[in-house]
Amino acid sequence: MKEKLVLSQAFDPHAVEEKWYRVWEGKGYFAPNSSGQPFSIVIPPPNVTGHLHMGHALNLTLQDIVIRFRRMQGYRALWVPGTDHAGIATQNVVEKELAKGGLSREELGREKFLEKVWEWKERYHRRIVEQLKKMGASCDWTRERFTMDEGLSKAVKEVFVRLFEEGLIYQDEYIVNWCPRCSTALADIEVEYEEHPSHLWYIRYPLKDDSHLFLVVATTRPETMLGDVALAVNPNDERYKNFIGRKVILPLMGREIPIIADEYVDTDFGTGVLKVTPAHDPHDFELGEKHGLPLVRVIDARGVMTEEAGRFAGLPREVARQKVVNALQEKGLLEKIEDYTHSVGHCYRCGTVIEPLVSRQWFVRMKNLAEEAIRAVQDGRVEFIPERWSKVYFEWMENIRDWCISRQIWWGHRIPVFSCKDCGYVFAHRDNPVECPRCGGPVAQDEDVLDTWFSSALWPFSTLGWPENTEDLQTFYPTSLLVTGFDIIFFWVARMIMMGLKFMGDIPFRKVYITPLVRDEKGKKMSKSLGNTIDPLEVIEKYGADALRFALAWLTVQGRDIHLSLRRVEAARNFMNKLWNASRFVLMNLEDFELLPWSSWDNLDLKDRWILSRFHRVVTAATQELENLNFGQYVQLIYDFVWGEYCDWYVEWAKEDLYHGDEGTRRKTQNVLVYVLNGILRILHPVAPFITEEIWSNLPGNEEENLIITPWPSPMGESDEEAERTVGVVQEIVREIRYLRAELGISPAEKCRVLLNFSDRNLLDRLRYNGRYIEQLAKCVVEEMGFEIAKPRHVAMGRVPGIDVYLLVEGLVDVEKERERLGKKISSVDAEIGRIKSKLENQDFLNRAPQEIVEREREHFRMLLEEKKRLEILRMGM
RNA sequence: GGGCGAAUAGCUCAGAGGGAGAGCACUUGCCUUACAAGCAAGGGGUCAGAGGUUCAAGUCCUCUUUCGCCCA
Repeated sequence: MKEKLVLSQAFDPHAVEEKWYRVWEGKGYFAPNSSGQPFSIVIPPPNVTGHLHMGHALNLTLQDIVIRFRRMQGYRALWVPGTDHAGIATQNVVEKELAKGGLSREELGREKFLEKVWEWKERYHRRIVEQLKKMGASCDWTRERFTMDEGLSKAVKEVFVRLFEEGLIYQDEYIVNWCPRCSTALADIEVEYEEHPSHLWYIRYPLKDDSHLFLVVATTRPETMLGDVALAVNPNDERYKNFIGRKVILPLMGREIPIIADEYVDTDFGTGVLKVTPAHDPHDFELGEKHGLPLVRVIDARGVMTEEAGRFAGLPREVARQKVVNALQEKGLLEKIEDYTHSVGHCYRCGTVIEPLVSRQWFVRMKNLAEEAIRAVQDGRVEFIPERWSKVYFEWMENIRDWCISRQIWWGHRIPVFSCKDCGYVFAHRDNPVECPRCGGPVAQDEDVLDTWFSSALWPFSTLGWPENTEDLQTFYPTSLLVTGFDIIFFWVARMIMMGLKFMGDIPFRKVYITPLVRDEKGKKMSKSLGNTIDPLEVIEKYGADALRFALAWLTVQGRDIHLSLRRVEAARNFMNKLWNASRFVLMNLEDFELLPWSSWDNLDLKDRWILSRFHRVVTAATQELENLNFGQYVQLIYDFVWGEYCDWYVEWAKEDLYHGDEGTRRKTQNVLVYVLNGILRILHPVAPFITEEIWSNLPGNEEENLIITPWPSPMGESDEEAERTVGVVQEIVREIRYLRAELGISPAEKCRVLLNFSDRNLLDRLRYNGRYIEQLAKCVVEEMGFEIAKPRHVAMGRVPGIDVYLLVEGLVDVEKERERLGKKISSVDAEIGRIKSKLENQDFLNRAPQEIVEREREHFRMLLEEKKRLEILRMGM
């Protein structure tokens, strides 16, 4: 027979990826076309100026698997894409770029600067979208959104104004986390803490009424002592009881400050005396409010000492620290310095050390919003997967603090609050009012912009058209699933739930799948500074998008971080190649193919019934795993089936029919091959869309259609346990013969001769006419299969349960080696017998274990005894 | 200080009450007309330690050790 090369010998991902993405998008397959139940996902919007990293790759893969699965199942599946303006991050990037030309944003001015940022946004937006498409993400691009586009801006204003008018947004002078580099306030969760080796400085504060007496305070931030307004001790601390109410002289400044008492003070920390600096420490700020203490600001917004710092004014905070320490030392007021490691807050965007500063900011009252959102998770309306993340959510929500939403930057949604220059009236407004609604005077808008996460919080409904009551909103809200990382449960997930409940009156999504973190193969977090990042685009370049997706999904098991290595991607790539070649084999043998309807498949033989039965089981299991979002198990199932069953056994067996079978047999086997391959492609499509679509397009009958919209298979036949059991025995025999051949060093090219001696008549009946399956895969001729047949003289002997395997050998048998091999088998059977025997002798086991377990063990025991007896006879007969 | 997670083959990881598994790596033999990115065979484990529950424990409970993460 002449073979026709339809596909190239090795799978080349680049040849097909771009092609098929264009076809899918061009034909509008990503839009929710079906009339089935809605199923929707909104993408966690990547930063518009960001680039694709492994976290995105994983996240996109999982979402795409689910959306493609649901689409094939007939759901009206919608995946809404979009990007985030990422206020501080984007502004920082553009500022850095300007700095290269020696320009600052202030020099450029707000308007010009924003023009520049929009230019950047346009350029990088294209890049990130390209990258999402490279992953194969089947998002509906006709619905793409951006957090600062017109519609979403409208939604932001609407939400702000409503919250403002309800009194849920307020402005206050408060201590906030300030990034001196970004020169903006940050929310509490935007600060990242890191352990830093530093010191504890012990400073003496002389008493006013007895300058020979000191109170000693241990501090990690000596420079802030310039702004101290009190010392505090615990009222229960016997050491300091007598000092409460007295005064000390603040060193270097000469100010008198009181000694106050508060239970907050930790008697075990340092000396048990706390210096109180309300302007520069959040806890001190609260203490100050409680005790009516003044604010003395000694550090400004740039991190430079203020006039209040006296002779230290104008020094950067780091320099001031050293100078203050030196000055204290000179005056003999520095008692000692100890090494001390403590955690220091850093800006999550630029890494600069955070300076707690008092300033006027906008806040959202969170308590009531949070209560409703807590209930939504408690009563299961929103489900976290894995479940334990709901604990993290509750923990934070139950201790929630008001959300600082104003940022002193330019890139973002400008706060829609206006104040009248004449009468001072402050109001929120949806448009751009020119005059004061009270007095008609000129108005000015607040200079600040909103926290980026304020707009992200509205994402699930703003992207669907809110505040308009659009068809999309009605159809697809609440969304079905959110797939995101645990690091933004607070930033994003919690806030979406609160805002969704508040403004839609319903949860934003039913399930939240928390993805694992992608680490390197040693378990280290991937980071640029460690240089251990793996760039998904490079991986795609080298191995293909399908391989990357497959590897990521393969490793995704609930509740564990992913350790990604290129070895795993390589294994995935190899699997793609395996599938490719199996398909090639099938296609090469379809020259005279004719599709037969199911009903006419009346001449199925053992191997056909087996593979169909196995396939239907796999479909059922794979469907189940996908429903439960068990991505790793789903992938593993298909991997094992395709490689370990379809390729290793069925395709090999099919060759005989294809090469030597009569027309009917050949046609029947072609049909089974195609049917199962077809099904494999369907259940594999969600994780490996490109290669499956490519192969699919080459299968007969699929010229017009595309796999992406082909229905998900449902098991058509019953499982055939008889066929599965029989093939199981055949496989055992084949493995035993292969083992003997390898042990005896018989060349793979050489056909050997085999006799099978059954000690079980039923087994013999089942296998009697199925010798060819053994012959084909064990490269042998089965000369006889019988019950209690006589053992010829020159044979190597093997045994599988119920069957002696005699392998005829040329010349003499190495008796010693044979005995040794059989001895090995006997001792392993013996060990097993011992284990089961002790079980069966245990009265408690017999009485308490379920009957079927006991019966199974008994049966197993009988079988093992028989095997042992048989093996010993064989050994003695040598 | 509080909480969460992990510990199974040399490496990366599945398995969640009844016969220790996969991929990679390793050893041996094969370019067998789909595939050397492959085929066949093999070696390799006190399932971190201790105690408990159970007829039965990688699997459930407690404690210990080590590692990682989150919060204060």
